Amino acid sequence: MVRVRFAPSPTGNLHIGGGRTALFNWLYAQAKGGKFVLRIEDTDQVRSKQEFVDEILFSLKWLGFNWDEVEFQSKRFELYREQAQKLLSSGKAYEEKTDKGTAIIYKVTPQTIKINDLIRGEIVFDSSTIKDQVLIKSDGTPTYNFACVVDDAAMQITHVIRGDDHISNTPKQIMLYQAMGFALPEFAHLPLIMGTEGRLSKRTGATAISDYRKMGYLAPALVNYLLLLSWSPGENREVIDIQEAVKLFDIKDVNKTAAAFDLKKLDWMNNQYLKKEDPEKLADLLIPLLKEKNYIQENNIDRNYLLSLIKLFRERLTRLNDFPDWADFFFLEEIVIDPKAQEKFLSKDLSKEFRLFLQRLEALKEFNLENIEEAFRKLVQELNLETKALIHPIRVALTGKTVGPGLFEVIYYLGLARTKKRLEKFIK
RNA sequence: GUCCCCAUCGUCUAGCCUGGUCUAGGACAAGAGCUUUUCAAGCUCUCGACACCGGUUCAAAUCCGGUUGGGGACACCA
Repeated sequence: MVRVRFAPSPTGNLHIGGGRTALFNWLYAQAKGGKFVLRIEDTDQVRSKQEFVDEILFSLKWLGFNWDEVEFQSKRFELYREQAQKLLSSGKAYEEKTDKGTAIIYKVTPQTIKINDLIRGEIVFDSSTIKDQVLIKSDGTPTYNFACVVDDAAMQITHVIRGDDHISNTPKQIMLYQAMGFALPEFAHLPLIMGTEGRLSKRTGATAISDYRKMGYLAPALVNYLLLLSWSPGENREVIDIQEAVKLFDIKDVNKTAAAFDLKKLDWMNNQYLKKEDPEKLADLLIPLLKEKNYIQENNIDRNYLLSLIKLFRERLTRLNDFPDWADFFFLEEIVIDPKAQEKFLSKDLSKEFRLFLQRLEALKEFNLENIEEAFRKLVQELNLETKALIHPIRVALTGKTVGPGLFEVIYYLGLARTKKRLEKFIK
């Protein structure tokens, strides 16, 4: 039975790198029909915070990585001390007294340590480059490398899948497995994620997973993007359902090269998911955002109307949060008109044209898309105008913007009353 | 400084293991155009890479060595 673990430390939020590590562990467990175990590494009592635990768990759930078991290292101190005592009794470790207390330290013996990495193949280390390792600090708490080994063994972890930055920890841990007589798990070191300009920075992706949620990215889109960073389903496929990926995934196919996090491509990916996502689901996600802006109120949500608007904008949205910004004129009584747009399209007096257009709209037997368009086209022809000479000013008058959905859809969903009110503002 | 990892378009990658089908394929970005109802959508096209040197071989992006470059680790942090 395959058992993998994701072992975050609650000294900060779950960020992109952690999310990606969680993804590959989860994916491997799914692909092998194994268990995905969560271990909260909260041995640092000072820096570990409950709010970070909550945030990490929330983000993992949001990404869709449900765990089968969860353990907290802070509840296992007894186990670490026992194991350290054993190493002490067998002479493999020694004590060192400082003014703060007594530490237990593992004595490194001369040897060659080989890692058989599932992704990179064999990596060889000489123990002479490794210092004696502190197991239990003088304050009585375990060090990372020690607690990690004791737990991975106790929790019967079969595959340790983690970031590249742990490669140099692995020989230290292997020595400890051997010293305690534990069976070695398999190791796989994932390449690191870099920023576009070198290191992964706040700007380029070190931000918390929850920030991406707040920015309006869809979880499946983010997961899909992360998946593509160092793995490919082949056949030039990029947009891939996670369940499909589970079927195709093989840890051996993971790249060895560090990948740069590219927000532009994430944006593109998000749009791919946005446009195929069920409008009902988008409505559920959008309603809180619209409430926040006071665009809609709890008691009078016209869901069907909202659904129509979502369909109107869905194709061109990059992030969910674009919707409240781009569609604001459907919710605001008093729209905000972009000064530049007004200057460009409404500085000329179009009273006559607007008045005539309104008359035609009011005379319509039925206020529907087809009739609106027909009325408009006829009028333009009669006035001997270019379509765009009238369409752009009307769009700006109705929406305040130069870009947006097709004008006839805008008029139709705005309704005659609001269309009239907004056009009349520009009739002298 | 020491140890370790990595190396295909600006970016993510396919190809590499099992050399020839690769004058290296796709995607994002960028640029040009079309769509004359805008673009933030769609379509078309263009630009653009095997880091370098040497070796093996009839043949190297692919195998080997070195150089250079990038990254990571060297805590009583995790």
